[in-house]
Amino acid sequence: MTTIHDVARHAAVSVATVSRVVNRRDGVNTEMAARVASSVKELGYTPNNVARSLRRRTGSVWALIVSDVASSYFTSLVRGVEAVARASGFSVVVCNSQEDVEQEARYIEVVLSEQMAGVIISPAQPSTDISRLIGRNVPVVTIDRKLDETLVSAVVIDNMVAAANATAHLLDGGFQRIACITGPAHISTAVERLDGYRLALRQHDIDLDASLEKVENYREDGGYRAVEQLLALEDPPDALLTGNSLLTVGAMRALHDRGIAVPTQIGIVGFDDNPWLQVTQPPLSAVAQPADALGRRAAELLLQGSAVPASTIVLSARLVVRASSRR
Amino acid sequence: MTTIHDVARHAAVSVATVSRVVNRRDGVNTEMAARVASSVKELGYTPNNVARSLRRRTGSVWALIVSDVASSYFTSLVRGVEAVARASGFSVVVCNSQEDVEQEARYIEVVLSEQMAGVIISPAQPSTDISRLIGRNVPVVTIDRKLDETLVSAVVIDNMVAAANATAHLLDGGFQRIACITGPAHISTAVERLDGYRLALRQHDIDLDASLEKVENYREDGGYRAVEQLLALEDPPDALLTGNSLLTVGAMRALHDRGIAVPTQIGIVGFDDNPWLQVTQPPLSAVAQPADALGRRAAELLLQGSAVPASTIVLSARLVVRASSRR
DNA sequence: CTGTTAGCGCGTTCAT
DNA sequence: ATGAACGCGCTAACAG
Repeated sequence: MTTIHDVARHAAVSVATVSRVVNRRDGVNTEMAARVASSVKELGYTPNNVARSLRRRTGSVWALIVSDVASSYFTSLVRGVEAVARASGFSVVVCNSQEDVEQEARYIEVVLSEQMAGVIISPAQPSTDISRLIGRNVPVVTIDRKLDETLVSAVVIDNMVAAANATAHLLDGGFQRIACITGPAHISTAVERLDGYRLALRQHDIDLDASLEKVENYREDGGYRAVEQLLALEDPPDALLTGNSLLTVGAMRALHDRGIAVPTQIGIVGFDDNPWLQVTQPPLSAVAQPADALGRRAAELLLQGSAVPASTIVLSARLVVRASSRR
Repeated sequence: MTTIHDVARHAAVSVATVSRVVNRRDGVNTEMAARVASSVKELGYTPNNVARSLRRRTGSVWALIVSDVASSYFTSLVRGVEAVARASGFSVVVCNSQEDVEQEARYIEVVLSEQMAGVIISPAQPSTDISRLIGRNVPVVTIDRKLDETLVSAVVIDNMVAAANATAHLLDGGFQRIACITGPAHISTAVERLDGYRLALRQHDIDLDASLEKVENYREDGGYRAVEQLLALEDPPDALLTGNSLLTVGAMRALHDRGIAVPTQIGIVGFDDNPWLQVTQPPLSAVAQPADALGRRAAELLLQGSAVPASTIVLSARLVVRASSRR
């Protein structure tokens, strides 16, 4: 491994000068800089980021800690973060918490002990403890889900409006009795989507019916179970709003298993757009989140760091109407 | 940040002793060790991994560099890798190359300059250059796709057998004219799957027909385009074998757009199982890869490092039969 | 404008 | 069994 000393010797200058050139600090004689640059190239020198991080007391990689990685939403998100990270000289690594707070806590420790330069996190729980990051002045931005908004910046979508729009769309299309299947009450997206659903019903002068509100986990089995229960109701729903794509899969499976036709017997709109929604029968309507933009904005907030007070950016989602919600 | 010096002072010992205790080296007086341990706990000391990496010349995090993150296959893969990593004191971070060699190369540089302890990589191309990793003695294992097998260990599935089985299954079910849509010729999985397809045809005494073999990119548009062309054939196929799930989505879209019924007019089996395959109409048959096991085995190989010569582990996949391939 | 030098926090000789 | 001291590769403060 070639070090800064090798370069200094080769170019017959001091290590300080090499450091200045490598870090593009001005105040270095032009021809000397050129000499150093050519030595760097000739020896194939790359700064050792570990030594650099130790000295600077902060590194150049960002952690993107997310709870679920298996959706096209996530791919775009990473892309967005990476674009602005790279433009500012940072690298991005992804940490998969799998909705598990302990796993998440372990990654936060890794961030700390590896002296990473920043964290974009989609918190698994409201109990997610980022105080150690804050305490060590590691910039943090939450994405998709909020934490304490006075403490940490966030980039989210307007879940309430999105859910209300989706619900209104179903009502306008002639569906009358709409159920909402959403995630656990401790996840902000889940409660906001439920709130949006309720709002739309009220605006249409429809009484709320608690039996149509299903709070489940954000997984496939939750969607399946919810539909089982909804169909067993005396007065079952004629449309469904599902809170994420795994819930949608579960719900659809339950409908198929019972031979219920979509959208004739029951309409459906889900959260999260995915390519495969187009190849179900019928194609499924969905709330599409601007994942790339979410990633970009989060990265931009991260760059600002503590230079600016914590702020929350709200983006809006787009309803993609397909056959599943049209009678 | 509390350092090893703080602990040493607090426990009234030297930093060397603290280091020994923290790293569980024997030869330390029992009561002294206890004193150090309690100081560590009381001060909440965590070793600074950056300083440690600098000194040891190698770190404790593994990079998992993958080309496509948006499938349930990938989630299980990470889980498998993480399980064995954690048991051995390593952390895992994911780097998304998005099938782009340049992005991949950048991440390899990050691995180097961050002195990461190992790399599990699904190479974007055969041209992927891991020589710098090898040269610096960073353990590498490829996963899903092979590189030079004499140089680097690999964990793959038996793509040829899997494709042959899937093809045979279609033939046994009464389909006669089967097309194969697969990925670019430079990706090992793509050619092996094509080979398996050919093998099965030969074993059934069916002549190969080049017009039924579609080499596309591994994306949705590739699948769509391939089906367009296949259907325009004078003698179109009555079944499809698709090389990954994005190709499957594209193919299904093209079939829907033309109103072709599955499986009555055309049968289909794809690679990569996903939850949503159950909610298409009809549910789609697929080759399910043992992703968790792949991850585990790769991690185990990584642990062995250069202690053992490069070896290739081949796992077999399971065909999940659903309605799309049954007449 | 350039060079010398002191650490960043840790693991590891080498004495004791 | 324990501690003092050196250096991993780098940046930054200070001198010249």
